[in-house]
Amino acid sequence: MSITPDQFLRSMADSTRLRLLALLSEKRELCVCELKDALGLAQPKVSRHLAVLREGGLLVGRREGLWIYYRLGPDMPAWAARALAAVHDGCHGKSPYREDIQRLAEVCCRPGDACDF
Amino acid sequence: MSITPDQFLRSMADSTRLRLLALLSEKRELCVCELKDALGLAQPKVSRHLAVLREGGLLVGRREGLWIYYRLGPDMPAWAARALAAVHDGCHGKSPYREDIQRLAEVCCRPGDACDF
DNA sequence: CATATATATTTGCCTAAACGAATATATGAA
DNA sequence: TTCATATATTCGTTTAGGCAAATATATATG
Repeated sequence: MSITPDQFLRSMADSTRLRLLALLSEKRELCVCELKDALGLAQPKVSRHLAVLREGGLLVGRREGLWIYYRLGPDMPAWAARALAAVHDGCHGKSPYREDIQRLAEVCCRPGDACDF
Repeated sequence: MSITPDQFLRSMADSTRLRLLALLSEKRELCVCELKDALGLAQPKVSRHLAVLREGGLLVGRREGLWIYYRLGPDMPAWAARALAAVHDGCHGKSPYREDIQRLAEVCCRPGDACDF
């Protein structure tokens, strides 16, 4: 069975998880270290919230060497993807989501990151 | 200021409140006694959850005599209305939302209700 | 006024869930 | 094997929030 609206909303209804989802709604794929640096939060805290989203089917992780890359769950039902996109619109340009995106641009913790300083 | 995505999701992330929103997404306007009968829950419980939704701007109430009619908040930001509609799609036809709608049809507690038994 | 009905709020309790800190696991390199 | 790095999980505590029961408020009617 797929996720229920109830489970879906419970998974999203946390400020840290919302910030994670907002980042992953913009960037397709990010590793844990990028997410933690962008949010400025402790790694265990980020990992635990990622686990909640993963267990709810909102995210999937893909390991590549030491890094684990997260992206939005590809098997989300259409209604859930639409709800997520609508909420993401609601986040756009506002605090703290805007600052998270800015900090993300300054992060370099994996090979592909552009890092000039 | 308008509601934040965080507040919005927190307001929705409860199974009783989701059932209330699902009913009001279909019926435009319902009074508390109809809602409580449709859900089969105690009146104070329904009123408290309605208050949470009202304070979050997701619902507004309109008094008419003894009855208070609730409907979806007309001043909801567009993104919130779209998110709500998407979630409502996710509820459609499923339990317990389907049964709530069925029970609602059998309720008669206000003048306008069609009640033949 | 008194009573009845519809709705709202308060109170005390209890559980779910978030937290920080510590620890564990997994991978890669020396 | 040992060390370093990235990520995950466990543990004990605390807080947020739901619940049932009781009470309060508001409106209509007699």
